Amino acid sequence: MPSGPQDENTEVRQAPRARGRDILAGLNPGQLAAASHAGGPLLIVAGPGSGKTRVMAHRVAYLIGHENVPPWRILAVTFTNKAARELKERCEKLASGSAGQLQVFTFHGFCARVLRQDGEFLGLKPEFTIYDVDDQTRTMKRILEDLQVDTKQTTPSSVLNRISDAKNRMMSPEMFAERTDTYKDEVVARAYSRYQAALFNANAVDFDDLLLKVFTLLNEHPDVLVKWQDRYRYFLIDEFQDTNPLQFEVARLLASRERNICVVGDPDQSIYSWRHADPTNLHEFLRVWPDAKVVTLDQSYRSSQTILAAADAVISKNSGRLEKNLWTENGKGMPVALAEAYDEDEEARLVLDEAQRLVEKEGIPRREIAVMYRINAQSRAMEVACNRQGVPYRLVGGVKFYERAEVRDVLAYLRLVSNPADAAALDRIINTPSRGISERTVAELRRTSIVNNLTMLEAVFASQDEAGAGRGPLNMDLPARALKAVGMFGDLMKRLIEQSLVLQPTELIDLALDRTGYLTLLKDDQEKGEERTENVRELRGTAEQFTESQGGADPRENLASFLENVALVSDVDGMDRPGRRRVGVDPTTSVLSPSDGEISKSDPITLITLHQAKGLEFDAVFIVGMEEGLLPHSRSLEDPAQLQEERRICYVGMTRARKRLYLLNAFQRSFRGSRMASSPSRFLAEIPGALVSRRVVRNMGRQGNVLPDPVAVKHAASIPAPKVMSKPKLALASGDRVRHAMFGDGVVVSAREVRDDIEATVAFAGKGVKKLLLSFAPLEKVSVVKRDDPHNPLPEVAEPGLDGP
DNA sequence: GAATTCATGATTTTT
DNA sequence: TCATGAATTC
Repeated sequence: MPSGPQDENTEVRQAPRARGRDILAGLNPGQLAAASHAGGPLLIVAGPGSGKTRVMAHRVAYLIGHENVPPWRILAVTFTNKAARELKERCEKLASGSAGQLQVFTFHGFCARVLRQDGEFLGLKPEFTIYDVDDQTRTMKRILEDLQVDTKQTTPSSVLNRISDAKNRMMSPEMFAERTDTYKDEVVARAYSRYQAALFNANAVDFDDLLLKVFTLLNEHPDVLVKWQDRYRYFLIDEFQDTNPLQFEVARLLASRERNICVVGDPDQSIYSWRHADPTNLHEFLRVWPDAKVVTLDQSYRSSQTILAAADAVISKNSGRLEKNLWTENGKGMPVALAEAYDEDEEARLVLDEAQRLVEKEGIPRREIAVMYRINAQSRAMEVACNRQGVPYRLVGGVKFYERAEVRDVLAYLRLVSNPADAAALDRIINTPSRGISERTVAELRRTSIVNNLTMLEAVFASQDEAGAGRGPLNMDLPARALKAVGMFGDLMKRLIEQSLVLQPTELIDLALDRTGYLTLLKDDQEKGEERTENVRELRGTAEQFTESQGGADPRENLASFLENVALVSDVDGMDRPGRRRVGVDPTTSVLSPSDGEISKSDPITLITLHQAKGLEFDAVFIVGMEEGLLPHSRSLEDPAQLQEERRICYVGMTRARKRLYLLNAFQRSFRGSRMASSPSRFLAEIPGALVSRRVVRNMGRQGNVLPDPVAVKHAASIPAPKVMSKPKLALASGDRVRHAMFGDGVVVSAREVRDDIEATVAFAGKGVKKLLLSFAPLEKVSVVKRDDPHNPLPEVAEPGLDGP
């Protein structure tokens, strides 16, 4: 959710400034040292729950109240809007009166602001648009097609990834082109150059550009750098382990004169390396500012001793760490509960049963209970179980509000009005709702725009000057019918642009919806029409709120800042706001019916990915899917660096818990349609036995539709697992050739007895190595390899497809 | 030019 | 399993 007006517009309350002594009251020695550090570079290494935000807020208050730093001279940078909001609130409480003028931004938000003001040095007009992934992909797809590249082999997103890499290493297209050695890079180099040209023509920047352009601006325009250095004298950077080299450089440039830079981070919580985050930036910080004061906050105020020790046992297996000695005055608490369920459905039931017990017997409110998982797909089993048992939940993530087609469509109209050069927006809506403008017609418009150096919208307007018979000055090759359709679209846009001078964003949305008949189109959609209409209404509501908060400023400025706000705001930001529907990735199974709003608001449990859980805390945390291949994720298994990151992800999850931590794994799991045996995560084995309690539940087996008998579940550990299926008759040994209905032919690598089943590891030709449970996998023995053959051959590939399912 | 069917491939996602 | 995009058909 957009957070409405930011920062400077907030009303300033008048109150006496707190005195230095009061400001620092209640801090522990480390916190005190960090908060009261007067000036110069400062690195704060802050373990989970060590009061990081508290210290930052106190530090700001101290600078204002004790060092007499004017609040508008302090720039605090966070990664998320939510963190920015929280920090701001905390500061305002501590230093009421002046903290309202404190500058708290996200990295991207700050850069957008700089570019709105000074982007013209780089040829950027102030109403520039911020391209998101969808816009980027559209743009890149066109370019690759244009370059005659096969977009199946070289996907737009793979090229964009390489470009993003380059940008985060501060490489321009020219620099990139100089160092290409592979064919792919040659393609990327050419695409990069065209991509930047396309963005420039559209008066647009992507997320990386926001940072890179500011870097370039400050680097190449000394007067601009000085201006911003004059403006800000003190810098704070939150979640420093998540900064990438580009962000680091921007910060370094800004702080290079006054040297008052304070960064806070925890390298053990660096889980965004795939977004170019570079945890070694902490070392880099010390290299750049060797005289930096280093403060380590190692007292945890969050987790119990046991939870802390368990988390530490896991993270300490990582190499090259900056070791911390986390400790707490909290009690020992309960052991970490490990549990193995039969499958993901039973896993979910276990979680919900225990959650219910926590609510009833231990008085923990549901909103203090979170279920965390590595991948979003895991939420499904949890959702189904919640619905079945009537447990209210909120799902964080899923399909994001601003990524929904209908929301983007409406926004695209606004974007095109605000920035008529915005090619991606035009691309999106020129035929939405369909008005008879074909792909071919769009291509012709594009050709014309390139040849005549026009924006797409200008080409649309110009097309109407093409005389009916024969061709006009632009030599456009379009049938009359297409010209007419394009004309209609042009008229619509003309009208919207004209009205944007007097209409506020909300009214503009109304006008656009009215003129395009968009809502009528949505209503025709039987399945999702209602939901989509609701989303559009919600967007309108957001615009209305925003407009009101702007207090009647110039409509076009409001429009631009509304769009910026929307572009830089993610869904997580609205997470803790009541009333926002974020439940229901799957509308057919979710509790989206009218009652849902009520339940969710009352007291839901939280379903969330481990990544998104960073920065949050709960009384009780359940981490589900503690299995090899999930956590650590299978994609990380070969690369030690990635494996270390998986460990950090696990660590982040574990340290979210205050009182109770549950780690669950399932014996088998459905994944992409097929059931597979799963083995417990290696991370589980790393937790000392003294810290855990274990149980294995094999209660429901496959009869998963029935609600569990609570008594049975309670005593499940002591009840022998019921035989759900007959024991496989097939005895397997390594080397046996087998045939599987789906994977085709393969060779048994190993086979072992697992509880009441046999788990076979089979190498399939072309499909890789799979673990299969014999009771589920329809394996057919094809031939038996001689046991005494020392060089047991890998499968001779038999032609697949002899046996359909 | 739009609707339907088919193939494909699928971590995480602060902005 | 299931959502997304291209190919195919109306």
